[in-house]
Amino acid sequence: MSRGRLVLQEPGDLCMGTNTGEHILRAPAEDSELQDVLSWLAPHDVAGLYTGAIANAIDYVLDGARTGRYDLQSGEVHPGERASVGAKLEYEVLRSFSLPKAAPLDTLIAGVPVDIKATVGANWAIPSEAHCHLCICTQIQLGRNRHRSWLVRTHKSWLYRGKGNRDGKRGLAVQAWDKWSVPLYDWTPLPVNPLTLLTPEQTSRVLAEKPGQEERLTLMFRYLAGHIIPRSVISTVGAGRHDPLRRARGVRNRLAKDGLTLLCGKFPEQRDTAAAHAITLGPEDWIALRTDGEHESAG
DNA sequence: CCGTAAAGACCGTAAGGCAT
DNA sequence: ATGCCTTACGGTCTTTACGG
Repeated sequence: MSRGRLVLQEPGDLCMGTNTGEHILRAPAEDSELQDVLSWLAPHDVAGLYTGAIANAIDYVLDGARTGRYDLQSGEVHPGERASVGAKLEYEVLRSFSLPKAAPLDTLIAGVPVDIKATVGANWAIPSEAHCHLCICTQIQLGRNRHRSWLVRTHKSWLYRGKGNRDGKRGLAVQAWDKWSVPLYDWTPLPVNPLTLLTPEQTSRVLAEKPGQEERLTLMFRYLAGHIIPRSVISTVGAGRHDPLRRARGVRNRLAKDGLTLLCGKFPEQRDTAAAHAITLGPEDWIALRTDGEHESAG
């Protein structure tokens, strides 16, 4: 068996797949079902909704409040856990787009069966039941904190030719990816977990066993002054301890001694203070702002 | 001679069937 | 009920060898 770049059959040729009956390979422009799905997606903020769904799925798997983890690439995350991001993402996407869970694949969009697929690697594992059907394929690039998605009819003729994995799953051949997959949106940034901005030494201090939460939260807010800190990050730093949010409220005075004002978006006047510094604070966001020389009002 | 496309070995959870 | 096996679904990751 030669293993070079696959030469694929062109649109118009007979597909080798019989999963959906004998059929002709269809390029996106000639694929009315694919066009129907595109039309359905058009009025949606696909990139934005996917960004939220991916962030939620990753946070769910990391489970920072219990595990203290904040990086899906870390060795503390098992490959099986990384794989489970795809399972969670599917349901986050269905919820975000108000789509039903519906056979024969993951959902129906404009009445057309569609599979929701994701990878943190370089290709997808297309199961045999999805061969020749439509798939929304999302690539999550953890190292660069970004993602993008395509809509593609995964004709069996356009997949790898081997046996695939044990279950018969196959990847999408690059030519089909390049020529017959429709980008839904280009590379889109994922929210950055502020903890990833710390230097290794800072990280080890903030996430250490000792000292207690208040000292470590103080360090974190100081290191990350000016960066928005979501509630979930505070929970991660306080993983395994009790009531991290209470501890966060308790470090306001320590930070004040360093000339830092700790703001919590839960309170309108603190949101206003942040807004005065051109920062939009969500209801669950915190931030330590350098306010030397200003009148303190956020106590 | 090395980067990358392709192949396929392998992993975890859940659900269903069937024999205790 | 309980245990055991198989299938289904969600994937990662390492190995192989083509081809520039």
